[in-house]
Amino acid sequence: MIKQEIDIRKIEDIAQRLRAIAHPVRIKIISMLENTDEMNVTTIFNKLEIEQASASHHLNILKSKGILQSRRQGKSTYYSLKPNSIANLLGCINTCAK
Amino acid sequence: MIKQEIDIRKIEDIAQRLRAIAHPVRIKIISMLENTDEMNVTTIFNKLEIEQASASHHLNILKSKGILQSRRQGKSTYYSLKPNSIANLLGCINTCAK
DNA sequence: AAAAACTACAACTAAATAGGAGTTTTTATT
DNA sequence: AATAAAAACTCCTATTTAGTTGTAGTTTTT
Repeated sequence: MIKQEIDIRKIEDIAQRLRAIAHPVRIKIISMLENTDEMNVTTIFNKLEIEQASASHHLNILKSKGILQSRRQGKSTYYSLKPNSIANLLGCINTCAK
Repeated sequence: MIKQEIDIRKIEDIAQRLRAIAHPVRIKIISMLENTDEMNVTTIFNKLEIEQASASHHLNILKSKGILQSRRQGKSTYYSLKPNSIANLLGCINTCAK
């Protein structure tokens, strides 16, 4: 019936991921991490002047979307950009933007 | 500050567009139009068994996102796929899907 | 026990959807 | 020319859904 199958779930997934990234706080986190190798949660929520729980929530979203990675060292968890994730993101934008 | 500028508006725009496409009724409309050259609004809302106003609304969304085009002939408005729009859409998905 | 981060929950906000009613545009009829 | 009918569009409202924030409580490590 359909020449080329359009997978609604795939589209929904990508749309959701892009929209998840497109949030003021999360864009700020990404920007900060482009200049610094890695940051722990305390540093991030202090710099952004938001609640700890809020920072944790946003960080988790970015990590689940494959934008960030984290490693635990002692009591702290350090977040950093996942290699190539930004390049992929920009490539995605270039392909999709008409 | 940011090595590569991330345009939040661009991301939001693409996310919104993809999400607009990812709707059951609109996917059905796209699928139907992949098999038929063009269809008028009455045919579409009858086939999908939805309200006329609803069909009009969904068609307008798809047109505004550059997926469909329309032409008026007499009392009817005929909708069809905008050339290359589906190819672009699928290319977009391939680039963004990880 | 204390520090750091995560998780869960509830309240609030914003966006999307569907339905009904009314409006515009075009054609047909008298 | 006036009116009616068909087709599609627009507007408004109610409902639903998704996302955000904040508080409180829990887990993990020192």
